[in-house]
This record gives sequence, C-alpha cells and structure tokens, in this order.
Amino acid sequence: MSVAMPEKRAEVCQEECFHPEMLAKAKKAMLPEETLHDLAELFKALGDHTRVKILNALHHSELCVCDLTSVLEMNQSAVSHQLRVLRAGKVVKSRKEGKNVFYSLDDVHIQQLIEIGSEHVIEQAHGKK
Amino acid sequence: MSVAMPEKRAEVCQEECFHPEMLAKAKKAMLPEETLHDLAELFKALGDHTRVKILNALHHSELCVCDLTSVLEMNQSAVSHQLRVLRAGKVVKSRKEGKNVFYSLDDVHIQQLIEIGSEHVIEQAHGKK
DNA sequence: CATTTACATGAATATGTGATCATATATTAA
DNA sequence: TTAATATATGATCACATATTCATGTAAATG
Repeated sequence: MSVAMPEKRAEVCQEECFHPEMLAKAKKAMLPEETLHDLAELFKALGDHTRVKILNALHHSELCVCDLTSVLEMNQSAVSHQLRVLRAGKVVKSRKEGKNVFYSLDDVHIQQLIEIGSEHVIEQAHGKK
Repeated sequence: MSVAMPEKRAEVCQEECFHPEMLAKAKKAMLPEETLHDLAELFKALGDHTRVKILNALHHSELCVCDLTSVLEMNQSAVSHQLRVLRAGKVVKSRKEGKNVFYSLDDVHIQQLIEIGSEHVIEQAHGKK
C-alpha cells in the first residue's frame, strides 16, 4: 500500500454530517477564543488532586499556608507552589496578616464549581452505572 | 549538607496558626479521598483548550465527530483522542447511529460547570481588576 | 465480496507539570 | 542588629499529556 495514493483521507466527512443547521448553530454560539482560553486555564487550575484538596479545605473559611500544610499533610513548598497556581488562575485570593498569609476562595463561582462538581462525581459513583 | 543540623525547618508553624478551631473544622469537613480524586479527574478532563472547545460546541446540541472536526478545525485523530478523555471522565456520552457517533454532554452538571466557569472568567476579564 | 466512509487507537515525540531541594524575602522578636 | 518564623520561588527531575502519523475497525455501499 501507499505507493501512488494522492487521495488523502477525508479530513471532514462529506455528507455534511446529517444536520448542517445544528453545525452552523453550534459554530455561531461558540464563545470567543479568549473566553475559551481562560475557561480552559480555570479548569486546569482546578484539575489537580492537591489543588482540589486545598479548595475543599477553604470551602468554609480562610486558612493560612501552614494550616493548609497541616490539612494536606504536605510540605510547605509544595503547598505554596500550588497556591501560586491557584492565585494565577484567580481561583483563590490572599490576605496578608503579620507573618501569615490567609487564603480564601476567590468568589462564589468557585464554591459553586466545587459543589456542582462534587455532586456530579458522587452521582457517578453511586449507581447510575 | 546534613552534618550536625538536628534543627529541621518547621514543617508546620508552631503557633497553631491562629485559629485551630477553624483548622479542626476544615479537617472534619473534608470530602472523602475518593471523591476528591474523582473531582480532580473531572476538572482535569475539562482543563484543556481543545476539550473546552468541544464542550462549548456541544452545549446546545449533540454533534458527530466530523461536525466537531469542522467546528474545531482540527484533524479527526486529535478530536477523537480528546473525546476519549472526555468519555473516560464521564463528561460526555456517545450514541452510535450508522457510521456516525454522536456526542453530547453527559448531564446538566456539565452544562452548569461550563456556564458558571464562563461567568467567572468573563467577570474577571471585564474590570473588577 | 471489495471498497469507502466515519471513527478509534497505538506509537512516537515534544511540551507541560508536580514534588523536592535549596534558597530568598518579609515580618517579628530578642 | 541578629535570629527565628512564615511564606515564596528558582532549579531540577521524573512523569504526564497533546498532537501527529499510521493503521485498525465497523458500517454502509457497490
């Protein structure tokens, strides 16, 4: 095979994929590139075991870095590095008080994301298989 | 390093970090490890530019793979690979019809995650700096 | 049957990322 | 000032992951 085969594999199916109106509609309803980019970055910031644990710990109240090292049972450096990612992704905010820095969830959206996400995975875990 | 330095750096701050009750409360309220793990995997599945774009395209209606290659302007292989990740993470579901496979968001939670996440990043982008 | 179409997937590669170690900075105390 | 404490951060390394290429598979069609 593959000696003189100029016919490349179809990059897009040729039958207009059954419902071109839906396709056109979907294309029109796409969020702007920048928003999609930021959205991916947001979820990427949430998409790590350590960071999810941090957010879960911050769900009810602010905590300082060393509180978090205690909850997570991880060393301070690792926690700080992850907090940096969460700060950069506007997922948490920080407040300095003396030698301590207190972290909390950035806003109610983050709380909602954690809550809805938890509901989802818990539902998946229980039955519904 | 490490000749006679018994004094290791404090792994946890020594003053009980100002509010030990909050700490105890946070520890108690932690979701089970398994849930946190699944939650991180869920967000990880959402945390990619290509996959966010796929979910955005699927927001209003199901689409087949080649519809998606058209919306994303990516080759079919790359799209299929990402769909596999979304399937594994229970983010989308699929339905076979003849030669085509139609994908749609798994449930309303996923829609909500996209909506709330979008709100968040749009708010961040507009002012509020 | 053989061919085409729509999709899935293994391998390879380049890039991204998390934990650790060492160290820097800032705040407080002595 | 010097020392100690709380946190931040650069460098490194091991590992994960996204895209591409090539190929496999299932359904429809001739």
